[in-house]
Parts: sequence; structure tokens; C-alpha cells
Amino acid sequence: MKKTDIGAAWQGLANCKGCGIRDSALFADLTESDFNLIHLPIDTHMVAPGEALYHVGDAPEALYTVRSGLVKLVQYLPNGAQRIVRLLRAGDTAGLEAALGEPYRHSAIAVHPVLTCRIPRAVIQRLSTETQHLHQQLLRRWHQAVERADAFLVELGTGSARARVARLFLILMDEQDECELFSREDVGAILGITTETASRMVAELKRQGVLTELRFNRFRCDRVALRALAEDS
Amino acid sequence: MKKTDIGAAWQGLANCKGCGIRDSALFADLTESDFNLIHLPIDTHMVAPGEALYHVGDAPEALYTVRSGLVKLVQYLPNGAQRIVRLLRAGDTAGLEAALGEPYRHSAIAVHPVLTCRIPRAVIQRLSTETQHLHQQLLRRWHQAVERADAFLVELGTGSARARVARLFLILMDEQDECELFSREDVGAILGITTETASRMVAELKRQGVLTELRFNRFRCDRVALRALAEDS
DNA sequence: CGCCCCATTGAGATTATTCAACCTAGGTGG
DNA sequence: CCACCTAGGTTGAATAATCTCAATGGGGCG
Repeated sequence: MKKTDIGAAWQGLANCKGCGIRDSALFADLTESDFNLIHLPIDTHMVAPGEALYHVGDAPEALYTVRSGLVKLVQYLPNGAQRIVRLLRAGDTAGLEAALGEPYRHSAIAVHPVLTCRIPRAVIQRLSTETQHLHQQLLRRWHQAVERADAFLVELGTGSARARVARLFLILMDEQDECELFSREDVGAILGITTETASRMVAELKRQGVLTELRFNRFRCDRVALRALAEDS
Repeated sequence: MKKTDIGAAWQGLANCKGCGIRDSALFADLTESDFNLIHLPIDTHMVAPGEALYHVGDAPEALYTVRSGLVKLVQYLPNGAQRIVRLLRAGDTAGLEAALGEPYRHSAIAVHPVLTCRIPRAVIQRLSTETQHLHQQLLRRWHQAVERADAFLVELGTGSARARVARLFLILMDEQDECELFSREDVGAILGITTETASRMVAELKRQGVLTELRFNRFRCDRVALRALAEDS
């Protein structure tokens, strides 16, 4: 009951104007008057690890701003295996395609406990036609999504398994010296390697002292060593 | 002198309104009056295989509509190797980031002889603020770019080398029974495998009769057999 | 306290890479 | 016109990396 009691708990209406991450979020550029155009509730949800914000093929009725935590975007292969296509963190937007009325292309699943704002499609469409600000933000978000997709392909889909794991840690660290990992299965699904290989590589880095496990799946990382490993072929 | 004589040859101003691929191109939705907003020349270029539309880091002064041929978007790895991140064909747009004033993230290089329209950034920015039509198209193009990127990652970056090659051919065929291939080096750079492995796989498919080489790098393909091979793990 | 999930590890099979050699077609220069 | 030369493609053999299948162990949860 430790995890499920925070599952998809409703947290009440969001206060966008006073939002702590607003400067990095979709609504970053909105003006005072733009906010008056919002006539539908935007509410905040907690999502527990393993639960979904939405699934492939769901009716695209909303998009989501990630306020905290980590979300994976997953696509499924014909044989049923899954491949993780992107990771989203605080300030990122999930389900952008809903703004275009397109079906969701992925399932968006919480990896760590996640706090999100659910923004109904109608709000986006209204704002998108009424204010240039949001339109520009949407373009920028799409641009960002493509950059991330390309980075996943190039950095995490190329080179030896060891190099890929090293690059994944460098991405997860993001300015910090520590980072929170997740299941080896997910590591494999991101890097395009098997769960066992992912496990072996992480374990090896721990033995070499490049990673120090502070507590379960929480690591202190040696950035210099990781960068050296990331160069392998 | 056979190839270079068509290299980047200037072909004169384009007639967008009467363009043969307009219904699938960036200017698809523009109205008669929208066209009057274009005050800068849009011209057509031939680009020979191996030549670039633009390079990473070039000043983002234009974006390009591909009218015919095949273009690869390339990113370079720290070790100098290249990875092909997407393929663009007739109707696709290269260098969308220029519309946002962002630097080019890739080099766009012709694989087969390419005919393009060069659209100056200023034209896009003008149209983009003046007409909703173009704005919507831009959003849709970004959306499409993300879909393609994800498809590359999932379909071409997963499974055995044989399955990846089979999936690449299925993408290249695109409704037809024949397709035009390119160098084994490029095949490798798309699939994240070595040139030799790419060559072996293509040669093997030829021996098995799944592919029939009609002329150099032009193949008749057995779609059913390819689909079966594409399923391997 | 016992079960279950997941990380880890081992050993062997499989696959892909590496390094080299060879071959062919097309272009070059004599 | 022919010999040469180069760039790709193809292939072989040895090596290295990854996958597969299987077993073990620990930690959290019921």
C-alpha cells in the first residue's frame, strides 16, 4: 500500500499563474489576459510508478505537463516487446499530439512517482488560436521533442552496451552528481539491449567504483569516468 | 564530370501555386491571398548525390522542400562516425528548425539526385504570423518529424541485423514493388550496424531471391518474405 | 515467516565486428 | 585504346560482444 495510495490521486485545481515550474513549462509565455481564456479545469495528479498518464490509442483528450518525477514514452513492437522512445522530466510535456487532435503514439508511464498537470485539449486549442504565445511554445516543444528523439537514437542507440549505459547515466545526471535509476528492464528498453546485459554493465560500473549505490537505485556517479567510457566506439 | 554538372544547379524561381507536389508540401493549405505575402524568391535547385543542402551549424537562413529524390539527415558522433537520423522524400521538409531561428541540428545530404525548393526563413516567418494555415502546417510537420524519428528508433534500431535490413526495405518500397538502394555504408549508418554486416545481409537476401537486382542498387523486392524476416525478434 | 520480484551471475550459443583479401566497374592518363 | 587505379561491394576467418537459458540471492511486502 505504499505505492498505490498515491496512485492517480486527485489534487485539486492547479494554480498555473503561481506554478513553481511555470518558467520552463508549456504556459511559460502566457500573459495575465491569456489566462482568462482558460475556462476548463486544469488539475494536478499524482501518478505512481508503473501507472500510465495515457495509452496508445486512447482518445486524445488532454496533454500533460510533468511537474516532477520521470515519465517514459513507450512504443510496442509487433512481438510484444517494448521500446522506450523518450524520457520526460519536470517541465516537459507529454501527449503533445493531442493538441493537433492526433491519436497518442505512445503510452506514457510513470517511472518514478510523478506529479502532472492535465490540460484538456480544448484549452490548448482555444489558447492556440487566441494567442501567439502558446502557438510559439507549441512549436518549440515539438522542436524539443525531435531533438530528444534524435539524441536517443544517436547517443543511446550507437556504440557498445557499456558506452550506451555510460551515456544514459550522463543524461540522467544532468548537472548533478547523483541520479536515480530504474529497473534494468527499462534500461534495456531504452538502450536496445537485453535486461541481463543492462544489469551486467551497471554491476560492472559499480564494481569499478564509477558508480556508488547510495541506496537502492540511487547512485553517485563519477562524471569523468563516465565520459571516458561514453567514447568507446 | 557526370555528376558534378548537375550539382546545385540553379533552376530559376519556383511556381508554388502550380507546383506538382503542392498538395503534400509545406504550402499545401495556402490560399491565393496567402501567396501574395511572399516577397522573396523561392528557387529550385538540383543537388547531386553526396552534396549538402546545409550543414550542422550553418546559419539557418532557409528551409527546403524536397520535390524529388532522397535526402539523409546526418548527425556526427564524437569519434567522427556518422549516424543517419532520418530519410526525407518528395513532399518532406528539411531544416524546419530554421523557421524557429534555431541552428541546424543535422547535415542534410542528397542520397539520390534531389530537386528542392529553397524557402528563405523570412518568408516562413512572415507567413507564419500572417496566416493560420502555415502555422498549422508547421505544427503538423514537426509532428511528422517526431513520428519518423520514433519509427527510426523502434523499427530500425531494434532486432537482428537481418530484421533491420528487411524493415528498411519495407520502408523504402512504400507501396511499390521496387526500390532504389544506396551505399552499404549508409545502410549501416541508418541501422546502427557496420558496413560489412549491411553488405552481407543485402547479399544474402539477393542470394535467397528475396531481392532481385534489376540494375545497380535497384531492387525488385518480395514483400511477403521481407515481412516475415522483419519479425525476427 | 515465506513468497515473489528483480538484480545478478555463469556458461554456452549466436551474432556481429574486425581486419584482410579479392573483385568489379568506371574513370584516368598515357 | 588500353593499362592502371580507385572506390565500393563482397567474402572469409578469427575475435569479441551480446544474447539466451538457467540458477542464485536479497529485499520488501503480505
